[in-house]
Amino acid sequence: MRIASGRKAFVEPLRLGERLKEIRLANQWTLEEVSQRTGLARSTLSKIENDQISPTFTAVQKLINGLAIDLPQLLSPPKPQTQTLGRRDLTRSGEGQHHPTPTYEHELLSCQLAQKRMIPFKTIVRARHFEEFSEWVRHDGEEFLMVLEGKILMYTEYYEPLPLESGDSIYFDSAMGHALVSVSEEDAVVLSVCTRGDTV
Amino acid sequence: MRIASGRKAFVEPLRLGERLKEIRLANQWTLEEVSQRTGLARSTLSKIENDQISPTFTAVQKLINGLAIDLPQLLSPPKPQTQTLGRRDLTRSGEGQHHPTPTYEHELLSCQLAQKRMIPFKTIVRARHFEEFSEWVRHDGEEFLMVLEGKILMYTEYYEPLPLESGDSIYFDSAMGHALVSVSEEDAVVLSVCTRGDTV
DNA sequence: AAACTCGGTTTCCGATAGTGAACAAGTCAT
DNA sequence: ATGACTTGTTCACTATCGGAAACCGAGTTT
Repeated sequence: MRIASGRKAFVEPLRLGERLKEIRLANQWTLEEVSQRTGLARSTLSKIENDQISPTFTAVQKLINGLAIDLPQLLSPPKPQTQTLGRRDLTRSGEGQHHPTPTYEHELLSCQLAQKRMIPFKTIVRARHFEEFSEWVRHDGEEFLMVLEGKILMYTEYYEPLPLESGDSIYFDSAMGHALVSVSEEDAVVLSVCTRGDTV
Repeated sequence: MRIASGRKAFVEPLRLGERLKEIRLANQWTLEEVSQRTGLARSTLSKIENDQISPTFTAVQKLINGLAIDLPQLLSPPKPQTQTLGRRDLTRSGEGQHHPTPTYEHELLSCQLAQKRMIPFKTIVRARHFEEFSEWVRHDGEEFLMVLEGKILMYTEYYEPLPLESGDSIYFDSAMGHALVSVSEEDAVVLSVCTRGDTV
């Protein structure tokens, strides 16, 4: 047993063979037909279906091409279109997950809900001078931001510094470098909501 | 037996290595860090990124687990890096587009920016009793909501009414029927951010 | 400038995925 | 029944994937 140094990274089952067989049978295809369509050998297909081997990614591509299915379809195991309807995740004021840094103190909101498309968090802006940032903050996706308390100066990569105060809001492409500094007596507080950077 | 000549099954590119590298660099991870997270060897990662090998599906799983990304994100092809970089849309307090109704008074924020993935708006909750709503409010997608001023009672289709006050926030599936009423002296004010209901 | 670090690539080799051929188990037709 | 055909599994072999370690700049440090 080779040790993979510390970290776990367990590979759960995710029985893709089973799923593949389902699809094949649902379409009343034989292994031979699937072989024709995908270019993979009958034997290989058999082994994949019985979870005897873990297919190469190119093999997976041949499968999704040849069978005209898409990944989600191949992965969604028992087809649970049940939907996570009616989920919700409450965060009382101040009770989010705190992540302090020298310049910002982030408080992640609604962090119990795993699969979500937006990431909301509240930030106390500790920074007082632009120079405190070693480099731009940037991340894929879009960001909406509203100042809840105090006044800030928003520095961005492409624009002049922009003064914002309580109630002002801004929507921007968060791949553009940005950085906030407080300019009021007290530290400013802002609410941000970011998109997850995936699906375009 | 339809197609009898699919033998070749052209292996189209779908440069996953490239995409993976993008993701890694975007997060400023080194190969070593990714190795720790995924349990894959540095060398293996390097080869995958340079399209020297086609990773096993288990390897792909380790990647998506370890990096907390999902398949679509990994596959979404060459990334539209062009992007409308550096867009932004400022809304000064109170200067959004107002849409009054008997129960709510919505103020759309950042409405100059057309193509965006989130819709932020501020709402003054005029309703005082649940009975004022003829039916549930519901819409595709997800919604994040934070109470800015006052106290409200949030009625939902599947849960007990939930009292929320200034600073509290909640994230929920907005397909679940919902309705807000003010229970404080003054009308309550809430900030909402919805996802656009398209991309699943 | 040698000595060290750090991030990435390349090398070598054991482990395993993918293939064609052989095999076992039906099914069908005579 | 017997032989011809089909379908899925197993075998033997080769191609290639995955990992440890060596290797290579590019900085830093001494």
